[in-house]
Amino acid sequence: MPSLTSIPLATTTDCCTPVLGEVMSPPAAEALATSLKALADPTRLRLVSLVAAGEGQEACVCDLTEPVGLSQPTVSHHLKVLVDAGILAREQRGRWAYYRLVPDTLSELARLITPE
Amino acid sequence: MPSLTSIPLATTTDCCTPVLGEVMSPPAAEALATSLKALADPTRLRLVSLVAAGEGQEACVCDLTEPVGLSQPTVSHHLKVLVDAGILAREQRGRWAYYRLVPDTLSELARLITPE
DNA sequence: GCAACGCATTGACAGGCGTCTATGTGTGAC
DNA sequence: GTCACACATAGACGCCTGTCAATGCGTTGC
Repeated sequence: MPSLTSIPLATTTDCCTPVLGEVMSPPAAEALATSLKALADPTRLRLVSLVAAGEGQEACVCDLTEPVGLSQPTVSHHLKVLVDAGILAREQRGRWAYYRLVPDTLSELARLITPE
Repeated sequence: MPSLTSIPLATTTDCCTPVLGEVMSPPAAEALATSLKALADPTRLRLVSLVAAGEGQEACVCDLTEPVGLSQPTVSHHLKVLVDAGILAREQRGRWAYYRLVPDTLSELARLITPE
């Protein structure tokens, strides 16, 4: 999955049009759909949940593989999707890669789909 | 697309676990992912936006086909997905089918992905 | 240096999804 | 009753996506 297809919301110019209030432009809809798509998968939702619930709000791949019951490459793939969408942040420490939540991205997504 | 795969959030028992706070159960993740997936499409986002921006917060298919630039069956398909997800409501009046926003579903979705 | 470890990348495959054309269904006008 | 209209449904097709096994790459320990 090329990272070009998943641009974090904040980096696009048409990022911030909410669904309601006025009609979304096609680029704005595309950007928001891309971010929502990154979240719209049961495995990725559980990964985000697991990372946020980990001690220090972080977790490495080794902590995540067993709870979600998938292979290590598959978990790495999902984590990459979440990082590309700006929902998680990755930090390499020694042999381990630690993933942490980016709360601003989630709250921004929530804001964009909230009525009123 | 069988409607069984898109159960409105409020009708499932595992509907209401937020992403953050504690680890999501697999069924809760599945339910939330299904609802988010209904919204995670550029065309459907624009349809929701168009319906909400229509006079009386509603619109018929004939009003929506031209703005999104897709065939009428495709638009009907997307509207069905949104109705199945509980995001839009459908009402038949004469020969026309009017679609209206269900604001509670959107705000519930926003709540479930909001930090804190 | 070498071996083991943690993770990412690659390639392949099946299933899901968005789109279309063609057709069916119900409603209103005459 | 018949025709036109608004919309839904069915079927088909190509692309996207989630998954895995195999492999590559950087780091640590000895």
